[in-house]
Amino acid sequence: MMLFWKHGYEATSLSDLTEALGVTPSSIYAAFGDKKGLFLAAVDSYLSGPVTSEAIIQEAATAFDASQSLLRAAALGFTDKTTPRGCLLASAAISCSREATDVQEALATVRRQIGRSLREKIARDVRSGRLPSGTDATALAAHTMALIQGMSTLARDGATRNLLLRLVQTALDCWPDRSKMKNAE
Amino acid sequence: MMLFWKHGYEATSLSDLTEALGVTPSSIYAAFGDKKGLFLAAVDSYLSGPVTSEAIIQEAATAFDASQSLLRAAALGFTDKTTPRGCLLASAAISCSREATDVQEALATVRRQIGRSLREKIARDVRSGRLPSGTDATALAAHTMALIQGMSTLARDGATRNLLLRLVQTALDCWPDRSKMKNAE
DNA sequence: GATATTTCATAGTGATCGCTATGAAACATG
DNA sequence: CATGTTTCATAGCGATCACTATGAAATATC
Repeated sequence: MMLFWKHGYEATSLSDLTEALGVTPSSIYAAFGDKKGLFLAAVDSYLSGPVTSEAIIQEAATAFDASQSLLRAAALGFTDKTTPRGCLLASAAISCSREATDVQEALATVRRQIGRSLREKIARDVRSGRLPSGTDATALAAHTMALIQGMSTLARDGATRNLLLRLVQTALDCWPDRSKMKNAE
Repeated sequence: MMLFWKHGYEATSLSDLTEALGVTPSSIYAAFGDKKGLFLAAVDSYLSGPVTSEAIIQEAATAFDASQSLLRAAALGFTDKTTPRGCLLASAAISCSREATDVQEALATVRRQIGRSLREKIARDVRSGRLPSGTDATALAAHTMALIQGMSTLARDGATRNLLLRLVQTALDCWPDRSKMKNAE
């Protein structure tokens, strides 16, 4: 997972993997079928980490809290000293050859699903009156998702954790009814 | 450039390039030295396009206008039907093997430079009083840069131009002194 | 303890990678 | 027209890619 996280799907070779895992190719192919299977298993492992996006969204009291928690978790997770910088989902298969299109699409599906969940969370708050009725839930969710993807690149480019956290604070000011939100904290 | 834009640096093979250009490897190596040289030339061509980020920033009347123009140009450029989706700078070398680290770093340098220019533009407006004195110019610039990178991924994942433009509008609401800004339009 | 089954390392498959040595055609110079 | 220079396609370089056939060791079954 660390190798895929750092170098991406296609740039991580089987010999890199066998060396890191201390096993031989035959073991990998017996267990995972092919390189793609191992990668998808690594992605599952990544998504089953201590903090999952889906859990953050569902457990947050409000849509604003969900977005805030997602962004803060990203700022912290993307600059963790014990893992590669950035986000595996955001960097492992952004561009790839024609042969790896399905892997690319698999990650895109995960990203879209997170965005959909967040949009639903926001839409619910709009329906319940917690957010102004004119709020563009889709755009607001896309804004958070874009920030997360972008923060991954910034982290890879060397941005500090402090900068990302300040960036998050700036971004949260976009939310409608800011004054009410701030009082709620 | 289109190939690198679509598939990235490492996933674009020399045979892809020779086939697309209608030339043979020897011509490429005579003209550009190696694959990296051709890629950097393609990046130069990309950066010398009709709208350059640097020109947008310098020519904008205010920092807010600069950020707005950058984001709108990104929303339009990343969903242009005549070019690959997303941004070459943001997608061509996000993750790569150890051998391509310098290419990755070259793109990171370009990205950081754009961010620096935008930050300076914002800082100037803060000094001149056009923006509130407490404004975190670095975070605000990083916010715009993260959005651009993230919008590239959203565009690649299938986001429509309309959604990206609404996302931009949402993001622009982050800026301090919003009421004044809106009056200025 | 002998046999059947599974596990996995060794070695190597064809294909493709970035890149280049060679030589023929095209051009410029006298 | 002859000669020297440049241009670039053909063919192939070694290295590495994802992947696998083979066989020995380890385990399970009787």
